[in-house]
Amino acid sequence: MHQPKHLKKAGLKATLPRLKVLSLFETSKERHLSAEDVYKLLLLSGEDVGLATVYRVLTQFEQAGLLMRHHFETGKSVFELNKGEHHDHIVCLQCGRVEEFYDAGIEARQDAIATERGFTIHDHSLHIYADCTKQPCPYKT
Amino acid sequence: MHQPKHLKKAGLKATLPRLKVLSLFETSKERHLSAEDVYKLLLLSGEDVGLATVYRVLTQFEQAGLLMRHHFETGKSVFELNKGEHHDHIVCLQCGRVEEFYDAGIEARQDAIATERGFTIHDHSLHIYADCTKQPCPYKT
DNA sequence: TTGGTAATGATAACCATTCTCATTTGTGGA
DNA sequence: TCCACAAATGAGAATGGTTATCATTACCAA
Repeated sequence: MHQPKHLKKAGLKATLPRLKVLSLFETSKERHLSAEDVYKLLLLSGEDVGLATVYRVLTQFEQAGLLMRHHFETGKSVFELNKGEHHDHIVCLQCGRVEEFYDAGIEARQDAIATERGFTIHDHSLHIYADCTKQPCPYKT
Repeated sequence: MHQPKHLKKAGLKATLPRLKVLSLFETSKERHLSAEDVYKLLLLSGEDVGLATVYRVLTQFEQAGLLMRHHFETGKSVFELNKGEHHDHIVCLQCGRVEEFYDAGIEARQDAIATERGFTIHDHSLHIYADCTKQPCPYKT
């Protein structure tokens, strides 16, 4: 449990709710969690954290660079631990499962396109929405 | 004014609100409009259309293939006329201006990535968020 | 330990969007 | 052309995710 250092380094007090949220992301099987996911998982494991605090902490972690926020078409923000290495996402429309990928060619083309047009890239998001074909979809709605 | 045919072809009654909304997209200087944009523009031009109707009509037009819906990080859906040809977007973080681009290489890589992983692509969204560098930003917030 | 600032939690407020339902409108058939 | 009826509309309530408010509580440096 060396998390307090991570928080200190990010300029955040090492409070209980923050430690719990960070720990959840580090131990959860599912990398991608919404605010409500985090809230419910904490309640399930007996931790008593307010929903408002969950939202605040997630936003703070995003600003501190500990988490990354994604806007999928599901209508809610999804967060994941920031591994430092950029990647894009492919989202299953049947079960909401998220896979990650990285393609150097796509990255390079984006930089070229922005530069050609006189823009300085801050960020980008590439989401592929698709259906699983090989694997039967586990959570078919 | 041959719009009624477009609506009929799409299986939609040629009602006044629908004609007004379609006409707005065909004449507006700004291709990309949110539901609220549409609502306010109609009010300004003296047309009396309910907000709920605007939302309904936009969704119907999207399903009929007349409009395309985009989810930018602004938190609200944005619509544009469907020109038939796919393209992606680069969004200026200073003024919210949207430019369109298409890159065959990026498209091809996406198809390949999805296929490799056993997915069938439904759709994708690629948004580049950036700052104008050359052109001074006209609407600097 | 303690003071003071920052964080928390319950709840209200917010905003985009959707739903409800009584009223109005478009349209195909008489 | 007129009529009848299903479909569409509009006003406002309801919803869902997220943020703001504010009194209470918890961290932490001295």
